[in-house]
Amino acid sequence: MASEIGLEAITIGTLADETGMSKSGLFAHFKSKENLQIEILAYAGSSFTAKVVTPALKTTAGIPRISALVENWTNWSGALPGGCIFVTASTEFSDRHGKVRDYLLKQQENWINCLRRIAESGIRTGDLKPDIDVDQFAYDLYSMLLGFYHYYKLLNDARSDNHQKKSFARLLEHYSL
Amino acid sequence: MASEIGLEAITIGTLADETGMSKSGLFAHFKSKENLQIEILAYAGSSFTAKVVTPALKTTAGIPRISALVENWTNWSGALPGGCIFVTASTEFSDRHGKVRDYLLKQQENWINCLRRIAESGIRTGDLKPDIDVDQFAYDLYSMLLGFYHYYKLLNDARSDNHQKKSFARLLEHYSL
DNA sequence: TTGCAAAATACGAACGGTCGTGCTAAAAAT
DNA sequence: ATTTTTAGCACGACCGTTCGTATTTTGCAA
Repeated sequence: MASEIGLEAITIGTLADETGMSKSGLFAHFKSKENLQIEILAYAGSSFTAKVVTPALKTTAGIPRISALVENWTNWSGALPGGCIFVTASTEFSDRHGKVRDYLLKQQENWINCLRRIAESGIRTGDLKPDIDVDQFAYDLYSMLLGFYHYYKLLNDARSDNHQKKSFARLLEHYSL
Repeated sequence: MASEIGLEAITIGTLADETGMSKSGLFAHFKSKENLQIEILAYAGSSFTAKVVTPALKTTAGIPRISALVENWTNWSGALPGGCIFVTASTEFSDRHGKVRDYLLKQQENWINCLRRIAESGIRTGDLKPDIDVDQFAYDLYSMLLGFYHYYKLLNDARSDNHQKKSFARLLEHYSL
């Protein structure tokens, strides 16, 4: 629900109906809507780690791992009915204040750190050039994913997959040895 | 307001207060909230054309025009208090149905068409390689902007500008002669 | 230029709903 | 027997929308 309509548009009433509980009964588990939103993000975060990050870390470091990460991410963003909840929440909370935004921001920083570390391991294996800027690599890789997501989700463009592959090839062409 | 909190989060009541009008008085101008949202998008669209597209088309075709478009876009996305309303609305309405989504989708297609035509004119001037895929170019350029926007808005990363410049250089390196 | 009907614009009040969030008590689990 | 979980009910606030009605502006005939 959160991925489809956003974290703010979720209401405790409809969520209670959906689960077959009473409004106050469900509400008792999360003392506030803010806590509910944070726990949704936390749940999505562990799911993201399990489906995207961990499997990638099990493949051999370097380009295979990077490719796995990209593929896992695109699969992840297509798995939830409403797409990637973190992209939705990011635009939704970029101009708000509070605990939800803080939590989301920490998750995003973790994700970018993950991208950076994978780039570093790629340098160590010799797949990537030794003098590249890993921050720039993370930036470019994430941009590529966000662009794909935009095309895929809103525009529903059938050529998104093809575009994404070419974009990824151009990225590797620049960063790999 | 729409760029900050989203098109759905806008309420006629607060909007009326903000303008000093009565709720029903303001409502009479837009027979429904849906119409209000569409007219907000239409207003933003003409502003976008005036500030981003038209000035770029006045510069010489080719790489100067592409650079101008990129710079205008980044300026545009930083001008509104809540950033680019089209990015916000895109994620907000990607999983909804109705007239607002349809209108937004048409605007996005216009924008991508604009990117494509600018690529084509770049080929004609000889700035870009003659055999490039203009759709791919539009995809890559838009991805770059979306990535920049994400870093800039949510993460508020001071290095966004620098990253963006390098990313743009890599793009031109690949597409230009 | 004036007079006047028609249209546009604005308002206050109210409608049925839904929102998040408290209470209290019953039911269930430990 | 005590803690946890759930339900019922109510609250004040706000939601989009409608209605009836003043006020202002406009278009046109005299």
